[in-house]
Amino acid sequence: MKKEIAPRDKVFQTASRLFYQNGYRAVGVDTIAAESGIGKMTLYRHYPSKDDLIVAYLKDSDEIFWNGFEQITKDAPTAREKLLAFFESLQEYVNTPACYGCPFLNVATEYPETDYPGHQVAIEHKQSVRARFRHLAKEAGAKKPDVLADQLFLLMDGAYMASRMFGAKNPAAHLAEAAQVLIDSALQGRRTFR
Amino acid sequence: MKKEIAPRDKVFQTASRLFYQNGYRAVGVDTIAAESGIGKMTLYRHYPSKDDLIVAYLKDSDEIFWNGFEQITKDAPTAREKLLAFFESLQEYVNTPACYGCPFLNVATEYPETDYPGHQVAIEHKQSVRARFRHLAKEAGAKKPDVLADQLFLLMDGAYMASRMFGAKNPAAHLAEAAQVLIDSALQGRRTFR
DNA sequence: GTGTTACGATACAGACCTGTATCGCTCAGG
DNA sequence: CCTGAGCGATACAGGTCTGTATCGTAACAC
Repeated sequence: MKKEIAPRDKVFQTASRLFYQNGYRAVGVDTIAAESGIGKMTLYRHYPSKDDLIVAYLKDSDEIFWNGFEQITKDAPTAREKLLAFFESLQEYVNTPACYGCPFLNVATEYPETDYPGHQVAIEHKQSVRARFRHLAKEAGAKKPDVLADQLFLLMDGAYMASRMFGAKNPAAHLAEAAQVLIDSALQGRRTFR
Repeated sequence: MKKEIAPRDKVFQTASRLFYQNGYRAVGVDTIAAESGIGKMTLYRHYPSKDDLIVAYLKDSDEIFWNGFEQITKDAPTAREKLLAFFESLQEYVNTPACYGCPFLNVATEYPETDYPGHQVAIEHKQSVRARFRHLAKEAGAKKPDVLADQLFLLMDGAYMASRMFGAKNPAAHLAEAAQVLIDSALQGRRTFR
């Protein structure tokens, strides 16, 4: 049983935590190396630049997001209930001390230029989420699935930002209820059979 | 007729623009001085530190926000219509190239420590908006005004972030419609007489 | 005229940033 | 045993950051 973590992974884990909690620009490479107990040159051997490390973190966050999404929605029988399950889970998460907002919103705020590599990854991620919402909205039988998807999208990002602004006790306590209102309003009179 | 702008104001205007567009950490004091055509020492005479300049910008943004809010809502006869008018106006704004998100969300993202002066101002501003929403929700006759206010609050911040993430063409195109659904759902069966 | 004040320009101090170069150690494979 | 790769530690280069110090000048009060 191997208890020890490879230097590359240690660097990555430390960088992920620091980026998420303190921000991308605020965290320096020296801090990451020192905090992870790894030499600076070892860090640069695995990640040729800080931007590479940021992009790696974002791609990992994307994967974690979708794994979580699948896990949370897989037992819901209908598209409507999948969406509800996601927003219930998100509400729970953003009211947790472990939440520091959304890595993708954070990177887009700190690096506003849309051609910055990290911002690119963020846009792709958010577009995927939007597309998934659209798909589920359509499957649920929404009258205007694109509209519903975008409305839910705004709600989601608003909840993430409430967490970063206020911490664990934030206005996102009624997120799921809001999502339900929007969903059921968009489904009015044409909820699918199952 | 005095056409020339005082150095203090020139610095402030330049700093405001750069902070809003490029972010707080990304913009240096030297850049502000150079871009405004003002000497660095003149800048530091009026604003003893960069943080003071940031706080000044945020307080000004707060004032501008509330002036706009008053202007936009003053002709609406009912609380419900005041809220709708605000979200219609916000939707219009966030789909404009002049929008770079929300100065308060941006500062809270870049400086996550809640005791940072700029973050403090941001929290106060957002709490005021929340309180205003609550007041209007109550006046409109919402069953649970606190819940409605927070739901609208999430929608608002989601729209701001959509703008910063995607630029002028963003998912906030249906913001006002979402607000209306939430409002009318919360008012169901008990809309006030006027 | 004379002193004072605000200003622009520039140089500077000290800290921090990203990224590189160097040295010495450890440990695995042959 | 020996060699070489991976690693930690450290020093360094070159740039940028905030904030200060200095100097010359232009406008203005008296």
